[in-house]
Amino acid sequence: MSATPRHTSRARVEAKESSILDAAEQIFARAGFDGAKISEIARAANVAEGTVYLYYKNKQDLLAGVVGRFWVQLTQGAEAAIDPAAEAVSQLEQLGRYHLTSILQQFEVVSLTYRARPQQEQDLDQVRDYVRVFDRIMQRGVDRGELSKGTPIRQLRDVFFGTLEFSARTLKLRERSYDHSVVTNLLSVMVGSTDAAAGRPKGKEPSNRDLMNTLKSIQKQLKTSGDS
Amino acid sequence: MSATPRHTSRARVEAKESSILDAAEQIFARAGFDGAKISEIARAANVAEGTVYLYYKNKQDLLAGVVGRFWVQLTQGAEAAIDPAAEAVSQLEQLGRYHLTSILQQFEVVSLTYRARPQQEQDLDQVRDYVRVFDRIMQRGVDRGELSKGTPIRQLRDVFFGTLEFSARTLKLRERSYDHSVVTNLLSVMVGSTDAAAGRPKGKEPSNRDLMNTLKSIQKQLKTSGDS
DNA sequence: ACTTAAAATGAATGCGACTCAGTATACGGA
DNA sequence: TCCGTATACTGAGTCGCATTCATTTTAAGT
Repeated sequence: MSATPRHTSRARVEAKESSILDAAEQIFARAGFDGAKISEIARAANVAEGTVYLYYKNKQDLLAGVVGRFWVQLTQGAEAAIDPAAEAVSQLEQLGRYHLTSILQQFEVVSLTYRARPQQEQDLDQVRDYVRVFDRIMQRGVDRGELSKGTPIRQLRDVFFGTLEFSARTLKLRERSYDHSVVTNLLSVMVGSTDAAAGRPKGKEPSNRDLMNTLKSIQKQLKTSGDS
Repeated sequence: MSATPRHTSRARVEAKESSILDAAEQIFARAGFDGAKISEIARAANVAEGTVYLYYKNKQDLLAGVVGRFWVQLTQGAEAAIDPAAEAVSQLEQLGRYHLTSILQQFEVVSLTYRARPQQEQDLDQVRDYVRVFDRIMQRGVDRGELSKGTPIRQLRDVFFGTLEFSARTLKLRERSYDHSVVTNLLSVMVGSTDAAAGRPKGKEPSNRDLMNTLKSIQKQLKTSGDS
């Protein structure tokens, strides 16, 4: 990771470190991992080439720094974007919106995440922290009784982030921008599934069935807005 | 792409080409893109270093060859794994099973797909072809009346592959192997729950409150839809 | 067998990540 | 303020590996 200078003021060192990260982020995003030259990054950061290596072991490590910082910021942003007073489903929607917007806007940096994960190595810690935002929302929803006890949080998490990531790729591919229907649709699928995978033992209430029908018809409406 | 030899028999050329691909696949999978040396690949293929460049423009292009072939084979395998007589939902389950098993088994090659997609370049054609297998299943389901007319196929596709991909990553991360419940769960989410087409472990019913919350939030969405 | 165009070869080239011997800077003590 | 020294910084040089290309080998057509 980074060196640990002792005689210089921490602020100064951190300023330099983040100036290197800034330059690296910009150039990685523009040129991709292979296309980015350390010399170029050093120049953009007003630093000699060798200096980069005082802060980062190698190019991979530098990339990990950029990507890690991105996900930390994303986590902070997500937490800020969520209304703590809102219901779980509503919070989910806020998170979904925020997530999709962000990864579309910073698509290049997000893509670099894969490059920062060489081989079967462990996932970046920062990504795991980010994903936990979802878990907390769901857990609180369960604790408050808004979601049923048996909600399979981890599996829904895969549905949530998996779908959003794949949708983002699809949108980029077709050169589309943020489309809120993606989030709404995902939510309706997911919450519609609390019925599927969680809930109670037996005894179907008729009103329950009514609600399901209504839900489905609404879901049907939603699809009109998002297809090509 | 590859050169177009005219004087040699096609079979011979293809044999050499696929021997290069075999070697490349093996070494890329073991060492990763950066770790793989062309010299190593050439040696494993019983070919001189320069020969590789007669068939592939550069290392990236070679990788694209490996990855492209993989997805073509995956498409063939998927088509073989699906019972043409079965119902759509059942076919979906077969595809999901096949997909998850395959990408877990060949996780390294799948990961290389990201490397073969440098920057914002277009997706690999072979991947798009593969994804169409899903579309065909769904379309047939709609045509046969097994699925409702308005089924949002493309969006469900994102849910399907997105979730499976993310789940595969999660499974790898926790060093788990194939888990059929991932597929059944996904299916139940997608089909909208209620009818347990696939026997899921814990079949349960949604609570009124859950559904009410969903409805409320979704209806709210419908009213405000139109922003970006 | 000979001719010749295609295929294959591997030594040579070039680029860019990474190193390290040397220089500059900042801090603490006098 | 000045010195000694620990730390930070520098950039020319090293080295590995992708890519090239002059040369050799192969094989199809005659």
